Amino acid sequence: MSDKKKNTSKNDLHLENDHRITTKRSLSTQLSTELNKTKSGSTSKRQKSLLICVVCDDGAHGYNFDAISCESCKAFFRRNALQLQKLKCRRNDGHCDVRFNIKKRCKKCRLEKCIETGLDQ
Amino acid sequence: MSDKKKNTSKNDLHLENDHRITTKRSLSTQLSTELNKTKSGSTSKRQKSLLICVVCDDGAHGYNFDAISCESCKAFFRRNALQLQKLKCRRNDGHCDVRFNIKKRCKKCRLEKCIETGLDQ
DNA sequence: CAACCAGGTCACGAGGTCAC
DNA sequence: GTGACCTCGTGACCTGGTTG
Repeated sequence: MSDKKKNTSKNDLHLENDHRITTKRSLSTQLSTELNKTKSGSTSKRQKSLLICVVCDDGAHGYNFDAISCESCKAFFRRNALQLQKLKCRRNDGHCDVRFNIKKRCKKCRLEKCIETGLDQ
Repeated sequence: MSDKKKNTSKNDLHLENDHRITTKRSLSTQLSTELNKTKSGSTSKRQKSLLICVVCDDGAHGYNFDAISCESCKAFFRRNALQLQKLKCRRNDGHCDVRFNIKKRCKKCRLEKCIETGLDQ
């Protein structure tokens, strides 16, 4: 079977080793979990941006393309996933900073970071 | 239902190394699985997934629409059973792989497989 | 009354849209 | 081109009727 399903347990989740949770309902679980710890469990509605985008460190609210990523990296990856060959890094020879607070992010380096960090179409 | 479901586990999440759970609710599942192993080894409640879905080879827990099928194929068939005419296979001319571990399953081919394997509304 | 299954529910995430 | 927002299909879980 897949790995899917099942579940049913209400126990801990320790994802160690690179576990990835790619699942639907599990996320909230995760989040709520954390919320519960700190707050008292309110888990508002949307705003569960307690997650950090693996690509740019911005806030994320779940998985996109199999990795915890923000809306902008999701959209970026969606548009550019197949363009790697066509892109060129014109500044730092492939070592540009692509974090969210950087003004003009190098497309080539951003895409490479996406791929490295596991985004997968 | 708010967040429906459950899972609810309120415990930690440690995402470290590379595990990947590629599923939806899998998280907890996985965990539980492991828990069960170590703990009492039982398959808790549902978990009678010793059966294999005739459509996608995923774990199944019984008959749905007259065939042994998983939750997802059951839901898929429920929604699409009458849509065969409207669907088109855009990739492999009607020969797409529709097993559970395939990322984007072709609806047309999945529905045809459902019908071929005997799902019947 | 326990097990089974059809159908309902709804969080999640992929893709679309559009103001900028 | 970018990124915030929206829409909708998917699938895990729930509910309720039926059957033994």
